[in-house]
Amino acid sequence: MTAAPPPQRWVGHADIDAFYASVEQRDHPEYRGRPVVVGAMPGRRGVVAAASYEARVYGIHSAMPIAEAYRRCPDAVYLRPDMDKYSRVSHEIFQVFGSVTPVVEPVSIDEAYLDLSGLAKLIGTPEDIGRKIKHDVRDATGLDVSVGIGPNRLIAKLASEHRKPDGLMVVKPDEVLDFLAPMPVANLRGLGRQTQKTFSRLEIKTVAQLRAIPLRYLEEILGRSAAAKFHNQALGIASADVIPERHRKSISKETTFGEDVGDHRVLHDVLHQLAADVAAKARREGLSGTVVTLKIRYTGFETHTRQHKLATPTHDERVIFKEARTLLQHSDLPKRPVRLIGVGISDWAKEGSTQTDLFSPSINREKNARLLQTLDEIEDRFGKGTLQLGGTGKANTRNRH
DNA sequence: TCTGGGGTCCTTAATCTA
DNA sequence: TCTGTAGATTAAGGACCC
Repeated sequence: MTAAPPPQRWVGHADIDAFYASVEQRDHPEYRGRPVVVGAMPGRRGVVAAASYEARVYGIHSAMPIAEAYRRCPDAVYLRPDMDKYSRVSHEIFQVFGSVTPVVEPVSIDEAYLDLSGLAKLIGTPEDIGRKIKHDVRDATGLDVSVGIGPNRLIAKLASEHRKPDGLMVVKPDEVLDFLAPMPVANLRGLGRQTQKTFSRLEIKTVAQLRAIPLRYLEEILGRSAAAKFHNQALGIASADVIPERHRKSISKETTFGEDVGDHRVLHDVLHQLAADVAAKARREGLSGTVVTLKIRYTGFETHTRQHKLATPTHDERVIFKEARTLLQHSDLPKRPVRLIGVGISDWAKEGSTQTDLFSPSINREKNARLLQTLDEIEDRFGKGTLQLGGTGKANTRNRH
């Protein structure tokens, strides 16, 4: 007797197209068909958080400096993100995901992995499941979602990207290698500008070309860990596990000044406020950390971090502020005007830390309410325009939204 | 071009300790 | 006690993602 083969696993990846911009176009009919850019306002420091497909025609994409977006399309509709609203819509979307399968892993406010294994009898083929997700999301929210389905997370994610916007693609196990072969290596996970440079020096452009490189040679170039990562991806090997509960590893808060700040009193006061925010969030989530990190950015994007490990875990704003201030004053950091300052806490205490769902909409709402309060407080003290935050929330992804 | 905010993971170097 | 070594821990920075 031979054992029956394990049942086929199916993973879905769902991602709302141009999420913030789509929500705004849904709620403002006058914006439909027009380029919409959500993020920082033109004339200030900041980047694009989301661009509608009409805006992408001008080459505008998320993470692009807002000044560059404005140069490309001054007539676009420029909007600040309304995170409370997006969180509410996100909640509706995740309710739909949860009605399809109980195993949903949130990736961000508009994106999730879904374990679709064993749903054949209940719903039908993977295509049927994908169509149901798209239909139900549209029904509940009026938004289009791209869905990719495959035997693991990597293939699901690449499949959803492949047919954007409003796409549905199912890649069966025996189609994986052919699906990946012609794809640019830049599409692989964790492959950023630096690795891309390395690959283009070696004239590796497609996944098929990468697949042809012996693993040992790749290890010499990229190191063991990165080599294995990309080698496996080129062969379509990846995890099929969908993990609904993710536990955060750190809490941080940072802010970029409208103009670089050299005045230590201002830096101290902002640091105090940031420490208070970090401490408040840690307390809300029942977490106490032992490592305090200070982050400083100077002109030219020169960024430094300094950290210190405490003897006992804390979520006390006074302790966090004191440590951060000590790091600022007594470390070897240059004494120059500062563009950005941030504080973080990590390395949680083992006991008494009730971990919280990272993407809980209620936390998002609280976070955003608190963020706005913080900005108001700082601006009240130091005058309007002291702080200029760019697009909050998601961005820094190429060709997204 | 001129680059926000909040995260994770990895590599490397220095330091501590057995 | 001194020296060398190896592994663990701490600290800093880079790359990447959403």
